[in-house]
Amino acid sequence: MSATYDPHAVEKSVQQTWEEAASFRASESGAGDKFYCLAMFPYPSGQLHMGHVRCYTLGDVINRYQRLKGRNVMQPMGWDAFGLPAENAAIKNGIPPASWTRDNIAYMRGQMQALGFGIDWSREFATCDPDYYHWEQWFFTKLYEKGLVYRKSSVVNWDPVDQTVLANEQVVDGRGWRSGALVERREMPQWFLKITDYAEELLDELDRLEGWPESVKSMQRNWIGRSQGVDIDFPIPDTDDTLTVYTTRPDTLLGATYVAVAAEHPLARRAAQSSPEVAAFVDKCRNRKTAEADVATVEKEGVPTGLSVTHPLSGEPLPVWVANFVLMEYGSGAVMSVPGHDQRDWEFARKYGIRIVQVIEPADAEACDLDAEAFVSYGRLVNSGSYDGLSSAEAFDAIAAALEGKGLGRRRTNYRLRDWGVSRQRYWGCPIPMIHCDDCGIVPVPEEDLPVRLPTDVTFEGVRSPLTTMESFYAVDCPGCGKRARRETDTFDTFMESSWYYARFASPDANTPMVDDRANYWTPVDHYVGGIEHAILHLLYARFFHKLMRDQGLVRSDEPFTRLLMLGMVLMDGRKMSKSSGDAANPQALLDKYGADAVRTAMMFAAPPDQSFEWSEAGVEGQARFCRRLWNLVHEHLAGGDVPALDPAGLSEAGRELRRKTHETIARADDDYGRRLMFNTVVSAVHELCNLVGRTEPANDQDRAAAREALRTALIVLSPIAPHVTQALWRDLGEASLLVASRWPEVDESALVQEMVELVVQVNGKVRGRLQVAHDADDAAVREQALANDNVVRFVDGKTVRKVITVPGKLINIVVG
RNA sequence: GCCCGGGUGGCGAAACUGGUAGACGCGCCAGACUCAAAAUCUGGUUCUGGAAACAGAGUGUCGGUUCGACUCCGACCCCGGGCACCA
Repeated sequence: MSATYDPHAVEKSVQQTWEEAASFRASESGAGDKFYCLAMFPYPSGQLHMGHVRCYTLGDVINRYQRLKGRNVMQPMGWDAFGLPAENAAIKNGIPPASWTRDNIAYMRGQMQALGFGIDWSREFATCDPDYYHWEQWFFTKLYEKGLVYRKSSVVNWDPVDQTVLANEQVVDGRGWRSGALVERREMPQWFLKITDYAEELLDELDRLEGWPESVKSMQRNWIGRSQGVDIDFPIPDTDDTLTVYTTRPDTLLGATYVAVAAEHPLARRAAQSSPEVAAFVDKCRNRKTAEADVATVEKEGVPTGLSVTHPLSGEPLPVWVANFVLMEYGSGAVMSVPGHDQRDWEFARKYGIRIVQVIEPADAEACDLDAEAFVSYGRLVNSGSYDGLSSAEAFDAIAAALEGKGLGRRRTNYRLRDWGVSRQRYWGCPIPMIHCDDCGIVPVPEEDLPVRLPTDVTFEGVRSPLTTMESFYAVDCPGCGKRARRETDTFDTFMESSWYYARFASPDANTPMVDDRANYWTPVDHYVGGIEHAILHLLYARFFHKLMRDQGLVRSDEPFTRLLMLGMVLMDGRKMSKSSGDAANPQALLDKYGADAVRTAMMFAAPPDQSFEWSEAGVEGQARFCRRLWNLVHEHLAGGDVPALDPAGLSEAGRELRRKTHETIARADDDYGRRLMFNTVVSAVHELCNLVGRTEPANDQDRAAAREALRTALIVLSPIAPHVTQALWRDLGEASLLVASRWPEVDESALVQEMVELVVQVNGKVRGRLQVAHDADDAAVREQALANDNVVRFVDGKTVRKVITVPGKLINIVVG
């Protein structure tokens, strides 16, 4: 290898070496415990952005570290290829989504290869491959047979001009992004998966996911949202019907002064027929996004319907309001309102002059002023007849029992989690394998007719899915009766594809349904790496799918991801990096200028993985400089000739110091890679080690042997992060084996022993001096030495020593007063 | 609005279990090399005062616990992620 460092030549040659040695081809028969290392596959948006570079470098660092630790590692890569952007590109530029996607994949694959990721490319697939979505369709029909799939009406954003359904993202300020038309809420029949059947298991198993960050588990817990409450029936006068609401606070039932229903609720519709005001309000509610954030931040408004219901305990009539903060898709679409003890109800009641009744008083000294705000804590019941004096908890049971006795209530465990709507009125997705027959109703596509292939020779006329007008696609014979029937033209939510791809990587060519037994060797994924933005939806759906596959007998484990690393966002100009970020976000220019090792090292060095940070190019120059320095350091060392076998007894003091640093670095980096997942400090540690090698002038041949050991260590330790330059220098040091096939070095504990340690002396918690003491010096001697220190004397003199606190090996704090 | 994070020099950060705040790097300043520049090397670099020794202040804000707080507790401010059709 040449004397000057040429990153591009080095990287090309080393990548070829890996290719020839098939270094990253994974096999079930490999030596060592299996380790499935997976980074969330990308959407093929066109080119990699810095967020991708971060994610896949982190994944590759884990991959290469685990190899050094002797694991049989599999790191695959694929493409989450269905989705909106391809369709938008097609509409905008007339390029068919399939070819646009294929081109993007080819380009991005090349970029990943240039970055030197140790991926087993033989397992690659894209979710738009019929070989992949075939099994998704097969699985859906199995779930249908099991009763886990159903059809129900649900609300979508409707663009009345383009006559199409919009994603939340495509609604800007209440208007369609393309047409500018005011978006309407519209109900449509859609396919749903019964994720709520698994709510309890999805929640309870979180407690066993020890390798997941607490924050993510907490987000999932809150999302699933288990609560204990009561369904309460409010009889509707002059009918046999009741209006059912769910509440977690039945103790406040006697404080209910009205009930509120959603604009889509049957009672609201009934009222709208006779009241123009109600009709106008219901109509106004149609121009609202479906996103919860919009609903939660909207100004709370409502109108009385003129209807009333009967309070189930007091028998008094309660007015029914239509309110914009009640959602039809949550529970029954109706809530009871207790303005005295719920802040939202309090504000609504204040605004519209509705009665506010106190039924809970504080059980302790807590402040309670219903003229200022609602009292939302638990307490003791008042103004509640026979329930007065009970605690909230006692009243919960007593009132629930009373309602149950009257047949007007039932205790129920409720989940906030809603069933998963998987229908999308779009073209570029996996066709839903269902057929609508006038006579037979819903008929799943028979197994032998799968896959239902998505036609790729399509032209977009306007923005609607071409499938809806493509007779060759939708016109089919009913598999049941043979009569003409209509194929479903909706496609799946793309979260369907990303919910089981990790299992498919284990057996990418399986055509026994879905996956084969190799999935039981590789799954669960040992370490899953991806962006924090996926903390809830993707991970929850994938966990759900894993349990569905388990119950189908396809996998044996309960959870798909053993350990989880959630990456912070890479920001550009303070904003989330996206497909629309400009050139600054494009790693290609950096790659061309500095090479992969500098880009990878700079990315790892910039911040710990879980932290969001603003990307800037500045750090890359510095790490390119470091790669060069490392190169020169090794070559200067080699110019000194061969070194003898290391014998620690022959080291100078500086040599011993270097050797201590070497073994400290091994221990520290091992912990940082394996436990802490702090790769930025690994880079720092290698910098420090190399700085010391450069500063240490060898006094003898043994010192040179220590320098050799330090350099070998630096190369192994850095190799997961900067795999090319370290491999090239490894060979220059005369090592015949590849670094990727090497083993993590052992720490020599005897090298860590330090005879003298520095001790900090504090007076009243402030540093006033430093001592050099023997590492095994006893407390009394250290204390005496500390009190004799000149600067310490200045602060202690004339005062009484009240206390002396010693932290062995660290500090001594003298408390004076 | 709700749930989950974050806030430390000019900048990215480190300080892991309550024990030296600012490791490592970027930038900047000075010096060496050079006709010169780039590159490279050496030294300095939290702020204030001081030639220095050293002193005072300092981890978003305010308060608390402690011999000792970036770290624990309470209240608040600001920024980011998610909120079910972006992926």
